[in-house]
Amino acid sequence: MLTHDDLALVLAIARTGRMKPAAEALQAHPATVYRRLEALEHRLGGKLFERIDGRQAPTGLAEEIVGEAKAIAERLDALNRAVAGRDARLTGPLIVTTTDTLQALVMPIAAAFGRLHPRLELRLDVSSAMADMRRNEAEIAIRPTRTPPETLIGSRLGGFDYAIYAGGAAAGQASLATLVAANGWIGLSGEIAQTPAARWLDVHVPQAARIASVNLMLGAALAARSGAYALLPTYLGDDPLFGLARMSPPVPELRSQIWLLTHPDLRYAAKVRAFMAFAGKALRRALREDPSRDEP
Amino acid sequence: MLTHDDLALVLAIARTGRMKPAAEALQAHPATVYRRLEALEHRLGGKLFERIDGRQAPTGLAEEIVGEAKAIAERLDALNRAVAGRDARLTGPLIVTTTDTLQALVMPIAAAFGRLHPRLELRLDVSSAMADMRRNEAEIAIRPTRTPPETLIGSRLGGFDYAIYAGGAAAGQASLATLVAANGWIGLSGEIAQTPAARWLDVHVPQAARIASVNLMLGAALAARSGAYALLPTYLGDDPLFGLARMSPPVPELRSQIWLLTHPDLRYAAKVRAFMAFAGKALRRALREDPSRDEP
DNA sequence: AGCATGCTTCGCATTCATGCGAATCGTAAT
DNA sequence: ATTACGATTCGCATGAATGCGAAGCATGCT
Repeated sequence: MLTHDDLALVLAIARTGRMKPAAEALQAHPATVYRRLEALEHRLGGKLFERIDGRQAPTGLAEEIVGEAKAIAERLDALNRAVAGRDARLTGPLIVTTTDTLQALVMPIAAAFGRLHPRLELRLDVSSAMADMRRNEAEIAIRPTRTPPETLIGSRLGGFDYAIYAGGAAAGQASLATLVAANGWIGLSGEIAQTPAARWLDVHVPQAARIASVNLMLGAALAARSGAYALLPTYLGDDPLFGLARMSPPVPELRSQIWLLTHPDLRYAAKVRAFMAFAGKALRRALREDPSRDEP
Repeated sequence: MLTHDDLALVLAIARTGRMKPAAEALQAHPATVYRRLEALEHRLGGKLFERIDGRQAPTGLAEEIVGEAKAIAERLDALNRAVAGRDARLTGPLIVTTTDTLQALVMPIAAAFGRLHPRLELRLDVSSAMADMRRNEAEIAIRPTRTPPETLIGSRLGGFDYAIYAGGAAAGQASLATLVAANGWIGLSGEIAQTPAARWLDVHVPQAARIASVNLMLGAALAARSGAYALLPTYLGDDPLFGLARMSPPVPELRSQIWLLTHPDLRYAAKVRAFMAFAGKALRRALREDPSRDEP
């Protein structure tokens, strides 16, 4: 009755709650998803989802299926990693996920690596939220974080701080109190609203002092160019590209690390090994040469 | 890399060991199986099966996949039963498995049931080996056995014995020794070679006394018509259709039962409930009316 | 009320995987 | 050797599922 790919269908709809994103997850056209769901519901003799204010809400029957489908999908993902972990080829896709802020740093290194291995389809996935590596959405992550998830392994590339920056006419350092009193801050919203940096802002800079919020750190740096204050990672704020000036010393409690990470299952995959070695070395050097870096 | 239906592909080949049967299990053309396997091996970058004296032997990589695929298939089968168990419809396929010997008994009852529920696609699967009900190859089994598997539930329809029969000129009872001395026995081979009845023959009737072996009990009954001796279930041997005569009293140690069985998960499925109730009642009556039956 | 946005359905053209049968190959048996 | 049988590969035609875009619906917003 239920085949293997029916599970994928139900799971995609349940996970996204809407048909269009489910179609994207399945790499199919929305119309196809509608038709497949209709056919499946007809075969099972009952509805699987009901439309409740714009979302596809699973019925009892669907919930039962989704529960199993999740467990099965996890096993399949793990199997896929095990298989990929044995892959000795340097061909095919390799997905590296990183943040917008590290893009500038990573891009040239990735490009050099790509030139070295032309049969590799290197894909850079820039997103604020960490791609779900248990679901094999990426093989490698380059992330600023204090504590990487224990499910991943890798190495620290270097440390960095957060400091307050401003561009345009502003220059020189001042006390935090003075800076905060000055209206004209950039806040953080969206997916980066839950980061330690955003929480620090919540504590120290009142809402009233903010002129705008951005959902990308890079946006905060760009916004700072017009004179506003922004809390930025030093590797970003010190980038000459933006022409910003540090208005404060580093905030000690926000000190963090940049990590190069992968899933343990993928450790011995040729692609992953090659990239980790190459990018690890190059990024470490780049971060050491970076004047903003102040590790011993 | 590996999708859900790749699992089904690899599993089917591993289970059957040959491509043609695997294709049948997948309900596809052999050429399709070859092509799909080739495509998958290319994607994974390694061979999955090697041809060793006519069988497809899994490589290390394939073994890893097969292990997981089996576990996943079990979960999928269980889920399918759970879903089928909720099905309140009296439509679609209902597969009943039984032995060749019970065919004559079951067929008219199944036909009556089918007439009652014309939207049901009743399928009778006659085979000596019990269909694997954990793999959902059948919903209902009607089987002669002393001890049904504990994984199944159901009810006893009645008891029966085995006795020695002969047709044609032969008639009247004689001592076992006399019967055995008479050359001209029918042996049991193939899938029914491991039944208690076959083992009894092995002990009591020497190979030299056998003129033929059959792989269906029904074949033994038919063969007996030409004067040979055959050990048959009483409900079969006493059937006037064959015109056989009992040559011995029942063999006590071969006394057995006829069971009507299903998987616990399917207990509440409308189709299963309906059939179990209908066929249970009808078969019980048929077996009670059967003159060969000698229960209190 | 009117507009706009996103969801859903439908008809039609296309395409990719499949089925089919023939040809080829390998293996085992006589 | 010869034959026969099954496994495997190939080319071609078919068709079922898909993609696409338009049309038809809801729903919320101004």
